[in-house]
Amino acid sequence: MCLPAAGVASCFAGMTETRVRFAPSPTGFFHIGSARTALFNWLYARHTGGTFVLRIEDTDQERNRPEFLQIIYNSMRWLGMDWDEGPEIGGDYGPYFQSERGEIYQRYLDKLKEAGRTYLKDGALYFRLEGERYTEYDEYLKAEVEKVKAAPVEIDDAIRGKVVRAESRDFVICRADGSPTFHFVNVVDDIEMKITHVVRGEDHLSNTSKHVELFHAFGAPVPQYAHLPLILKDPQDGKGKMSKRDRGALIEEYQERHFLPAAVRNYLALLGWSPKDDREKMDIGEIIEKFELKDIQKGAARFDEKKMAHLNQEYLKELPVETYAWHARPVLTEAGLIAEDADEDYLQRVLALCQEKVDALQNLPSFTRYFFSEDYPKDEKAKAKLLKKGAPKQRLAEVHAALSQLSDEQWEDEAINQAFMDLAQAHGQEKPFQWWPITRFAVSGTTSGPDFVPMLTVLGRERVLARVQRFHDQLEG
RNA sequence: GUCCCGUUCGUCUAGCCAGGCCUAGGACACUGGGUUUUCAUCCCAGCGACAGGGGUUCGAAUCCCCUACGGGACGCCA
Repeated sequence: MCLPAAGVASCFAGMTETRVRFAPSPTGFFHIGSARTALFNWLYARHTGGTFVLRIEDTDQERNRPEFLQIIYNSMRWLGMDWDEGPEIGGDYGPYFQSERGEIYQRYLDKLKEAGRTYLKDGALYFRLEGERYTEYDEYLKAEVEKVKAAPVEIDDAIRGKVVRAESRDFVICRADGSPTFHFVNVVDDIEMKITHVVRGEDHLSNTSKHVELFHAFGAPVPQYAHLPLILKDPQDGKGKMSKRDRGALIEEYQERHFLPAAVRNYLALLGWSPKDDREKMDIGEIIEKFELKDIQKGAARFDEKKMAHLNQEYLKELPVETYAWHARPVLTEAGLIAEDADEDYLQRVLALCQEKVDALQNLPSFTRYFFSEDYPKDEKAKAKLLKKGAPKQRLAEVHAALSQLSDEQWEDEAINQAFMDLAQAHGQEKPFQWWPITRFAVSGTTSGPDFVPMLTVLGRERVLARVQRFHDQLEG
């Protein structure tokens, strides 16, 4: 694929194909920030027709947990982000676990050693910067530290333009236990895996000068960088960037709450990026087509769960009822409202009525309970209000009498509606509004819900008459 | 403390690079109305921002400088 927006130059044979990577470390749950970073990498790869690599940065033996790996895979797949190279897929630049790339790192370490760019101190191997050395008391480290006047490096960032920054201290590339550190393996892998664009969070921007130093030391081309604005936590949760401990920070949570992955993905794409034309709800093809690194926002963003919920609702509303039912079935089963093999026809008739009224799948059980069970809650407040006026018991008796006239075969919207109209006219009323609310309450336990007459139709004659009768019998007078 | 990045409605953003079309547009949220019962639906309306100061210019949200504020990094974490 070569979209016009990608530019003619990048389409020439021989030009390097775009290769991006998402490189999580399995040290915690998969949170919003990681998902957004993964998504932007994935979008850019798909936009350019390039390759999306998944690489697992598991060099920290202490904190890595295998169960977190599954969460990463699971969350990425849920959001529809497939990787072209990486775990469970393979590829020409493996292995894709840093813990399995020891030999490669050793080779690169040797290069640095031969070039005289390393030295041992306290058992750890340091990378030596080039420049004049001096010693200074460091306010942050609270100690005398050796510093280096290294030449500033220029970082070419697709979002921020040129960023100039100088490193001032040598840094560890190999721990005393022999294991290589993040800065080192990150650069080596990006070189080895021929990564052309590094798209990551802005928290890495200050690290980037270290990385550029390493690329230079290896004589390797520096990738194009794009540092994404951070996602800040809700002020209620404190200050700073959102972390996995914050409310609503975990992708898993939205999965459990039955959000549609396409909606979550759409919202995430809009956090820090916009297509510039006021469009928000877009299918993935449109997002891929319009996605450009240069259109990414510079300033940090705040995660707005309400807006995501709204997008989710929009997605939900326009699903064909068959698809909606496919999503709804497990939710209702989980809530114990329907059996695994529940009748599809009745389910779809119920959902056709409720789909446009319910804001989220997780609220479907409470909204539809009375369609599936006789054990549904009664809204006491609404009940008290209803009973205050009119003659509820009498109204119910009238409704029961009127509806009883209809046979099972006649139990359809039109006939039911006509029965109510006749009832109203018999009492000199133009509309049957005196009978509707109390009947609605009798059959559903609430004064709100889907359209009234169709609701009765779907509930069925037997249920409706029984419930009206039962409520009637409970009333005094 | 040092260095780096940022700053348009409460929130996400358009406009900024190529200054006038901006009495700053959209969306979420909120408020108020309406939708032949109800409603978590739908429609309409309202509320509401260029961080502050200086400069350049006929003209600045847009260019430059300073200040303030916010964020990040400074680990033998990634």
